[in-house]
Amino acid sequence: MNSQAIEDYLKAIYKLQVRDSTVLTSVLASYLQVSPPAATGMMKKLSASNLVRHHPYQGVELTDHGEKIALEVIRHHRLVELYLSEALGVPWDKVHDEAEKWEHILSEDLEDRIDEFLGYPTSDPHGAPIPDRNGTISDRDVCTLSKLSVGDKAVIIEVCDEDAEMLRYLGKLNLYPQTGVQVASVSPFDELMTICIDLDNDISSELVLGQKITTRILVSLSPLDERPTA
Amino acid sequence: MNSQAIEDYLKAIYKLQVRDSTVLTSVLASYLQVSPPAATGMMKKLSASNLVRHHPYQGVELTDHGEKIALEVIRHHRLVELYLSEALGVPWDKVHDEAEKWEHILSEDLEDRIDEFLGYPTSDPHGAPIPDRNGTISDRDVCTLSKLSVGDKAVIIEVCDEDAEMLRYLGKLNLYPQTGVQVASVSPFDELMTICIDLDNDISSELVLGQKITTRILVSLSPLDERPTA
DNA sequence: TGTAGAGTTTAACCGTGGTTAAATTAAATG
DNA sequence: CATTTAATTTAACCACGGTTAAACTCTACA
Repeated sequence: MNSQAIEDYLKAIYKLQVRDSTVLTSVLASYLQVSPPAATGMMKKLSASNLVRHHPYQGVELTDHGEKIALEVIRHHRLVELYLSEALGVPWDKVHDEAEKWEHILSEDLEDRIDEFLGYPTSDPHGAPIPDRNGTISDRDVCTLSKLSVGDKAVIIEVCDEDAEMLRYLGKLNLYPQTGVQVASVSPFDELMTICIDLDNDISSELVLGQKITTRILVSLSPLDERPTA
Repeated sequence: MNSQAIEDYLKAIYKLQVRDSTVLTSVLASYLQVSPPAATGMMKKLSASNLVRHHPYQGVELTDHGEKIALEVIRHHRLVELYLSEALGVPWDKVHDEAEKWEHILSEDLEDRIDEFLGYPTSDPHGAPIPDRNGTISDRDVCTLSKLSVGDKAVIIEVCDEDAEMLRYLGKLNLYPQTGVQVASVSPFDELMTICIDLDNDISSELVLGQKITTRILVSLSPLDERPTA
């Protein structure tokens, strides 16, 4: 069995790889809040186990085997998040921290029971996709809210789950996955965005959001609005 | 926070103290499947933290502080066992091993939610008492099934939860907590006991049990039968 | 009461995953 | 193209929780 530390590293590399296909050890170290030598040491270890390819001084990338394990951990994490939310009413700003612990000890048997209880869900409470048992994640056509222009209509697909304070704030604003939004205005320096949100398909309310938030919300452009988003 | 290892030691000492008020390190070591020096080393550490009193060469006993922590872990363990059984349908021979992992990572918040979900239960699926939030365990008037004599009527209160194979066997025999039993006969050398069990208050079935089982089942003598059990 | 033997503790060591300080490498700049 | 500089890796070390081998206690028995 892989240690909790190994699982944490693989998961971190997977998440960082989404942006840059090769991950610098310093980026990894700062993401995991450990010193750079700790990350280097672990990369040598994971490399010896064929879980990553380590190009000294250039970064690391997951092997297929490493990615498979990362996806299993992520599947555990997101299933647990949704389970805690649905079955025990844990608020969405707290499920992440709990899931960080549970993901490492969830047995296959319990994973299956939870999956069945939840009706084989495909996304967690923050809208993040849950990989299936084989590690497959369904494709999604999304971009960050910050990339939209005035007039664009979209639906919130996912919000970042790692910042509890932001989640509480988003909750207050009713910015949950599946919420429809329309961009009302964007300030000249691209820092502030005013949006209208659909509540109950009827009532509309206006909000002003900063980049810190608009870059952490993933949306899907509503069909009629679709066009290049360069 | 206490490490998982520390919690495991404290819980083990608590359980072994039930029999002998002072626990030899060798007994502790064999219970936890570690070498005697490992147990000695941990006792020095726990002793320095005031969680146990270590009398070199004579054994250890929990301090009040150590006992409190042990009871918290045991509360976690038993709540989780019952939760897995009730909420996710995990069979009673498997809940123990899962709970061994969960007991160490259960947050206070989740503990409360599970407690509420279960309706503030007082015993786990094997009949073991669940300590309350203060670590108090309700008193019970029990003895092992092996101590009963011919004709005695009793109710099964608790079965040992640590041997999955035995639990599967007991399940097949319908020997669950709350089941009523009556001793039909005891073999001359006190090795085998024949009992009748009440199924649905009506149908009665006869079973022969060896000491390995009768010493691991705790019963409460039915009121009308009560008498000294010397 | 001296001593043998069982049981406990100490000593020396290992693997894991972390740290800081020093050395090395890559890359950018004059 | 040499050199500076920033980033990465190596080196040396630490705490934790485990191991085996050796030393030490207690106890019981001759």
